[in-house]
Amino acid sequence: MALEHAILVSLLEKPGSGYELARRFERSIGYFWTATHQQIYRVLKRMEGDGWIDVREVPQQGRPDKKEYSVAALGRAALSGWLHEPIEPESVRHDLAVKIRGAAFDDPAALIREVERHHRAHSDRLAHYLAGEERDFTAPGAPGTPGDAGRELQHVVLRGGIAYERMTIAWLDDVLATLHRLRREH
Amino acid sequence: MALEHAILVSLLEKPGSGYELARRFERSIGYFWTATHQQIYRVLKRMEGDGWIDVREVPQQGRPDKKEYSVAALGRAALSGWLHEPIEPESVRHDLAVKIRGAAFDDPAALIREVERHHRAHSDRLAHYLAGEERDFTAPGAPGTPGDAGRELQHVVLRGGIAYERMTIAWLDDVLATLHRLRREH
DNA sequence: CTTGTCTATGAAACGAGTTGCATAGCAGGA
DNA sequence: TCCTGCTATGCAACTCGTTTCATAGACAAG
Repeated sequence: MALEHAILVSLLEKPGSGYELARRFERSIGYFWTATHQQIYRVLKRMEGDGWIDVREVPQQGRPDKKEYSVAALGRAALSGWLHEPIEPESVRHDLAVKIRGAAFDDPAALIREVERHHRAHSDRLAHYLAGEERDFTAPGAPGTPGDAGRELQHVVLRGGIAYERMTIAWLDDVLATLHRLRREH
Repeated sequence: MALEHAILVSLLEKPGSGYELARRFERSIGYFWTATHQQIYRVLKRMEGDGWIDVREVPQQGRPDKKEYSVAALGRAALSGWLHEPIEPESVRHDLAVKIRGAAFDDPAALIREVERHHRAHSDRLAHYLAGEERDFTAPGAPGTPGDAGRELQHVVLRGGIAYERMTIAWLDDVLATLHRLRREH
């Protein structure tokens, strides 16, 4: 399980409430890890019970109060321990690939619209990543300026997301060309 | 859930036992969908109960008997239905990306060995894919010869796997360069 | 004739993730 | 005033996936 570790990283980058974490998981952290608010609230409860994080009630105006979580010493230690453990290279899950192979037993041309939909979704995500890179990682100083480590590491992760989307879009072009070719050949 | 659909596709490509399916999920199907023999046996049971697949006891010599499954009409219909339903573009889960961002709060240089390990694993997988492509998709006839649709679709999925591994390896090179740079800057 | 390995199937328990539902404060507009 | 929508938190039920353990036939090596 890495959700608790993803939460620790996010809280170290900036303390926040369960609700705020859920929104981060729709954005930056969500580029490489997803979680619903249900999971997040449950795991926060457990982590609080284990002494990994501290809570602070924060009264707010114009909106309901919130509980702001921050990482405690035990949480930092847990994260450090996990960072030094080896993990297995991830196993992939591509519904779309299952569909493509399955299309051989149905109508391949019927998949074209679906693949185009995915193409648009990935193009949108790429545009979103590139906008984020432009916004957050266009150095105001000279090139080669040593920034802090966290910024560099966030950037290299974002570059991974960008590379992933570019690769996926190119592959979906390949898939579309293949489906069109198969349709021409009946 | 798409495990049942992945199994249907695999059984349509070639009928087989739970054990054989488990081995396929370590190879070709496993390139884009993973499953253990436990999951497979359980789902096969359910699919048999739902009338999606048929069983046939096959006595064997020199090894235990097996149950060979093949897709029934109901299963084919279920697959077809799923193929025509839209699916969401996959959400990603990259433990390694969590670790990289987490390394900002620990020792980034300690990650180098881990990243190198992943680099080797992905290089091995790429070599494996390329060998499979060479073996199965090097056309014995003239280039442009229209093969059957199933073969074409299997190939485009494999090309996706190859593109994914190449992209990942290039990104891990980027990550390693970043980690080394951070180490030089203390 | 015991031990190890490969084929082949399965039960049981647990942990992770999803879905649906519920509550509540506060704001703005019909 | 009521309805909608956003912030904010949570329970309960369920499904999916992982881990551990168990069984059993066949063969080969020692």
